[in-house]
Amino acid sequence: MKATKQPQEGTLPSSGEAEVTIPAPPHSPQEWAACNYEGPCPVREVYDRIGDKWSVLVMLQLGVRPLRFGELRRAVGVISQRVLTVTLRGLERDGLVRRDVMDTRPPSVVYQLSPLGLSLLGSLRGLAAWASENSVAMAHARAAFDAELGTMQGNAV
Amino acid sequence: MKATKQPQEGTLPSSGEAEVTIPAPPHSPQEWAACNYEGPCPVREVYDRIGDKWSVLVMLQLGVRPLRFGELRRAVGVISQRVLTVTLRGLERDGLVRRDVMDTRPPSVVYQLSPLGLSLLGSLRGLAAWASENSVAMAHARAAFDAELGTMQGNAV
DNA sequence: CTGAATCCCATCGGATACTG
DNA sequence: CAGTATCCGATGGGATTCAG
Repeated sequence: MKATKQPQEGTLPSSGEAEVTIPAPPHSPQEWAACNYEGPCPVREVYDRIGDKWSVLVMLQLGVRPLRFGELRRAVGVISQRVLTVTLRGLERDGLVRRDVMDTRPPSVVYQLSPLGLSLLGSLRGLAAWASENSVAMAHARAAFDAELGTMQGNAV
Repeated sequence: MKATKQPQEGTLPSSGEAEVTIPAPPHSPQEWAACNYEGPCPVREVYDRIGDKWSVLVMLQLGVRPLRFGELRRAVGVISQRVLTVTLRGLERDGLVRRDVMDTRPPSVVYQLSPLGLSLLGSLRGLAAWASENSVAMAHARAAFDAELGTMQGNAV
């Protein structure tokens, strides 16, 4: 993702008026929510890594089965080979993907999820499932929002 | 371009050992993995929306409790008000966040997750939990990768 | 086939200043 | 306090070309 300077500035407000009780999440309640840059935030860090345009899609594909470079490229949709290479390097660097070079002629390279990558796959599939189920709802909300905004402008202008 | 289904690449896993059996995911196996741009891919669409630098962090914070603009801004870390506004507009547009204007003086605005947003919260927390548990492992892998790459260059150059 | 190297532009997001 | 309006640098990522 983009660069992130980290000037320090904390002071969590914690004003009152809360009312929505949250079902106790795993681990500490606001553990992952504590991203006040009083220290590095793991969520922020991880998200900066896999929050790019392709990483998640690539991992989902590799979650189906190991794939070679070309296969992966076709499977993931429309992606330039440069960007796919960069994405895979990043995932490999972070230990999420394993890269196995087959010394054949011509050379072929097989990518697959590492154990660490596999441990993340569940959450990614959770996201994917939600997306499949709710993309329509989102599109609907968006259309409604834009429509109302359109009428408002139409009236106001 | 058509599917270019995997025409049984005979040269796939000569290394054996790949074979990661996938636990049957919800819905169809590759439903969400079918992003070959033969039609729109919901995962891609959703991800394009919340895959920016702040949306997920904002939603996680709002998942803890409703927050006012300023509170949210401090809670999420270091974010310009412009970007926070844009992010919130996007989330609101997509129906993930609700914006309630309190007609006080000075005006105050409370943001909270909509039902749709709440339905996504679980998956986001899954990601967050994974991040909390594995950010160290990722950092470690990264360090190892860079180290090895360093030695290689040191030798080769 | 895999992938490194360039070029190049759209955009994302940060800083700053100004309204209600 | 919440939000809008500019300005602008950094970056992501696509197209293309070259190489092992």
